[in-house]
Amino acid sequence: MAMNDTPPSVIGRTALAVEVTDRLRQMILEGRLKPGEKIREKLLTEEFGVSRTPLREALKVLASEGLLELIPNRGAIISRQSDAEREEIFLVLSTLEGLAGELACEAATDEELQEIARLTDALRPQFEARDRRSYFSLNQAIHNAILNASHNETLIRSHALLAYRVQRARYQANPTAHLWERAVDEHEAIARTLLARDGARTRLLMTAHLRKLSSLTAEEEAGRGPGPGAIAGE
Amino acid sequence: MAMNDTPPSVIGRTALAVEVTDRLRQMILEGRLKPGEKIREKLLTEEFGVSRTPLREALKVLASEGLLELIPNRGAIISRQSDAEREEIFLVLSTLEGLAGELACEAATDEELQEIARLTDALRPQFEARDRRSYFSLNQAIHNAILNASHNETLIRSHALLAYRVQRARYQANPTAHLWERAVDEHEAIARTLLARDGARTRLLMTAHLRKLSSLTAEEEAGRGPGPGAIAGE
DNA sequence: GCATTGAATTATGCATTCATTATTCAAGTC
DNA sequence: GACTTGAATAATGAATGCATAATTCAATGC
Repeated sequence: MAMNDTPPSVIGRTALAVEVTDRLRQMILEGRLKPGEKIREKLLTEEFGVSRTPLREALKVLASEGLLELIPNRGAIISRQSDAEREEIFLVLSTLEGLAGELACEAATDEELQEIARLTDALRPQFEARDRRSYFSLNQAIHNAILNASHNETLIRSHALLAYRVQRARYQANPTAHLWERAVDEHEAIARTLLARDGARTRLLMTAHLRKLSSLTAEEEAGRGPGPGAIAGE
Repeated sequence: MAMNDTPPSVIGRTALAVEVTDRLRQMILEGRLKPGEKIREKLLTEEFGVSRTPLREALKVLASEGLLELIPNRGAIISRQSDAEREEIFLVLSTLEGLAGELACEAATDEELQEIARLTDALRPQFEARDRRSYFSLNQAIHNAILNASHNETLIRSHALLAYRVQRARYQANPTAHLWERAVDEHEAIARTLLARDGARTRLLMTAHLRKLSSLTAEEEAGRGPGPGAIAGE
């Protein structure tokens, strides 16, 4: 009998289709492919140096993720999302993050909670320095850490799928200093309830924290790439 | 200039890859392809009468939905899910359905709420007749109606994606008569809070309603197809 | 007798080719 | 002059073919 069970990451080579999927997703998220833009398979195959087969497989996957739309016999266009759609997504995201907070209170290790607290402590200095780029990536790290601390893979994946689709909007949201600081306050409060393992309260705080962002994101379509734009203060 | 905007469902022919995706998904959900089973591309291409190209695109999509796993150079196997995974999924689903209930209280039309109430009224007779098949499909219709009444497409899609993965478990859950009746009670309570447009309470009831199911689903792996098995009383 | 090795077979990954549908653009008509 | 028609072009959809990796199974050695 063969010994089975996926060997622990022995495979060095990544499948070409997966590679293409990831690169394309990145291009969309970074705004190198703009919403509404039509995808020319030929151009991309040349840029990636692969044939149409893996590219088309990638397009199918990204379409099922909602990042682009496939129109029969007319190719793919990058999904352009309305304000209404963004609000929908934020509403679902806020609920999922609330659940993550609640679960983290039960499932997280002490070390994980400590790490979240540590990251949160670093947040206010970035706000005070008005360093949006650093703040944004630190903020994202905190949210991800809480998600991971839920120890619920399904939740983590569902969240990631939706988070993709509003990443640019989050990045470009432009809060006032006052709102930004309140976001920092909220993060500190969340860190405290997490440490206290107060699930119900953590859920409420996290849901509320994220729902506020929904009103901060503005229509930006047909934009000129990411640029040095504003950054969400969530 | 060409008049554009997708013509309202003029296209009669569905793309082959989409067709294959749907049929394969159905086969998995119905248990015709059992968890852990390896997929032979050749066999399926012969059964469907298509080439490997659209089939492989379908596999990529279903893998991204979590219905099967693609192992590089070793093909696809139907995802076998552990009790733990099922619990994860139910936890997320319960939260999403709770949100759907909450949103429905704000967004639903009176007609939609009436329809939900009407469906709910038909539930108890099915329980009393112990007609599991009818009960199950009616129950599913109610849940879908509430989801749709949320008028949040993102929520509806996210929910559907996860619901796929526990459909069989839901179908096969075998509640006691007592638990089954309590599920009916809960549904009636939910219908009432919906009609009253009491969002917060609807959310609580729906989340609780679904979380109970999590403990009802049992490991069944390597099963012998769907069979006339038990049906969830949610 | 059992494990190990390696050739033959089979399946998957990707590229290429063929068929079909959309798009473009020029010619003709009203 | 604007609209319609249709041929030429280009793009997408699907099938086939080729290269490579995995599996099988028999032969050999211990």
